Amino acid sequence: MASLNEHVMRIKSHLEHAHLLHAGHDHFLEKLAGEASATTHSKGYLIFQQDDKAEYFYLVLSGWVKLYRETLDGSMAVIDILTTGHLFGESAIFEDHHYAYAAEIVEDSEIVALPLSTLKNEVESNSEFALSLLRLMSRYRRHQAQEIEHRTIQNTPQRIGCFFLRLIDQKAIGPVTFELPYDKTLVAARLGMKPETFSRALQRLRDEANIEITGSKVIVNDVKTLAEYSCNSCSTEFPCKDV
Amino acid sequence: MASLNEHVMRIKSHLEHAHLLHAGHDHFLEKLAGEASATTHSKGYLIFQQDDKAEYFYLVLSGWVKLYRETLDGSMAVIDILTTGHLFGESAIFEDHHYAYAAEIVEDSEIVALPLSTLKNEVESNSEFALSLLRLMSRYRRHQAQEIEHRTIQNTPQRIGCFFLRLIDQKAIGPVTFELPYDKTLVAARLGMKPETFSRALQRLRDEANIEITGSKVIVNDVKTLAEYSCNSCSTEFPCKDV
DNA sequence: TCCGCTTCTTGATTTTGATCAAGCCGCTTT
DNA sequence: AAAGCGGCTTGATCAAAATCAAGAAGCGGA
Repeated sequence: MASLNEHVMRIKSHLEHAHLLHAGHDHFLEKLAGEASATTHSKGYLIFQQDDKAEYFYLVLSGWVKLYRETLDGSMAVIDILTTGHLFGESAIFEDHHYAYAAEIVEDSEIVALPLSTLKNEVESNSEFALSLLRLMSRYRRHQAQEIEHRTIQNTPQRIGCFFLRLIDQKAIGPVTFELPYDKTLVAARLGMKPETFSRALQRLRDEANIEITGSKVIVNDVKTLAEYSCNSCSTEFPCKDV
Repeated sequence: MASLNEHVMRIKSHLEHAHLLHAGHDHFLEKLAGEASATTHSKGYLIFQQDDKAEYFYLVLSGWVKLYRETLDGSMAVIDILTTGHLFGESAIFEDHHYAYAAEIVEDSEIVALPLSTLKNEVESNSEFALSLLRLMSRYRRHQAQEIEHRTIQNTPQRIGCFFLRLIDQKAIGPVTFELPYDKTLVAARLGMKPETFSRALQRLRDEANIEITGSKVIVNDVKTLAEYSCNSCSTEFPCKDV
C-alpha cells in the first residue's frame, strides 16, 4: 500500500498549486487527494460541455485550458485561458451542478479532477474556507469587470499591449523578452478578435509601441512606452496590481 | 423614543428588499437597521468615486444608480445600472476597503448607506450568510460572463433586443408594452454603444423584429420573433432563466 | 407661453474590424 | 524530396459602428 499512499501524497502536493485550497482543513485536503485522479490530455480534448451535469471541478497542473461559450449559430466567446495552479468548474456548486461554460485542452495538459461534493461539504462546514472562496470569486469578478472595460474602450493593438504587460515584470527597465504562451490564433480569441485582425494589430504595435516580434518571441523594448500606449485607455492605473 | 424605534423598523423593512440580507441573523439585521441612514439624491449625484476609501455599502430603495469606471483619457465603461433591491459597494470588503468602480445617481433615488464593518462581521461569523453571499457573487459572475459574450458576439440591434427581453415577461403571448427604465443615452452606454448607434439600431429592430417605439414606450408585437432575432447569437437558450 | 437646455434623431463621412481569398512558412509524414 | 497540413500573414473588399455636424423634439423653469 506504500505506493498508493505515495500516489495520494503526490496528488496532495499538487493541490498545493491552488491558492484556494490552502484554506481547507487538512482532512479535507487528504480526502480530496484520495478521490483525485490526474490525467494527461492532448490538445483538442473536451473536458466538459456547457450545461453538462457537473460532478467534478478541476485543477490544472500543466498546459493550457480554454473556457468558452458557444452559440446556436456556431460562434464562440472565450471566457478565459488557464494554466498551472488555476481551478475551473468549481462554481458549478452554485449553479445547480451544471457547468456554465465548456472547457477544452488547447496545449497538452495534466489535469486533476476533484469531486464537487467534497468541495461543497468543505464550503458548508469550514467558514474559513468559505471566506477564502469569497475572496477568490471577488477577484474573478474584478477581472471580468476589467475585461468588459477593455473590450469596450481599448482598440485591438492596445488590448494586445495590455495582454503583454500582464505576462511580464511591469517594473522592468530596458528590453524584456518573452514567449507567447500559446498559439496566436488563441491569443486573438482570448482578446475577442479575429486572427487576421490580431496579426495586423501586432504590426501596428510594433510600429507604434517599440516592440519586436519574431514567431512567438516578443521583445518589449521599453515597458513604459508600451504601458503609455495601452494603459491610457484603461481605468486601472499602471502598473496593474492584479496579475 | 417611539419615533426612533419606528424609524428603525421602517429601515429594517426596507432591508427586506435585498435578497442577500435574508440570510442574516436577526440581531444583524437590527444592528444594520440601527446604523442605516436613508437619503434621497437627485440625478447626477456622485455617491462615491472609483478607488475611494470604502466605509459603506448601499441598498437601492428606489430610482436608478449607475456603476462605472473611467479612464485617464475620459472615456467611460458602464458596469451596471441598478434599481430597487440591488446592493452595491459590498464587495469592497474583499478589495482592501476600496471601491472598484464609481457610483452615480441617474434617476432620483432613495438610497440606504450601511456600514461595511457590520457586513464584514456577519460574513465572518455567520456561515449561512457567507454561503448566501457566495451564491450572489456566483450569479454576478455568470452575468458578467454573459455580458462579455454578448459584446463579442451580438451586434447592436440584437443586444438591444436581448435587453428588452429581460425587461418583460418572456412567456407572454401577443403584444407586450413597456417603458424604458431610463434615458436612451444611458441604455446605450449600458449596452456599450454610442447614442447615435443606439438610435439607428432601434430603427433596425423596428423593421426586422416587429417592434414599435414611441418616445420611451416600446411595444413588442411578438416576443417569439424578437427572441429568435436576438437569441440565435447567444449561448443561453431562450427563455433566459436569470432575469 | 416662450426660452433654453438636454435628449434624441438624422445625415455624411471616417475608422475599425470582419470577411473572403490567396499564398507562405515551418513542420510532419510518407 | 515531395506532398500535405495547420498556423500565420497579406491583400482586397465589405460591414459595422464611431465620429462629426446639424437639427428636431420634449421638458422644466421663468
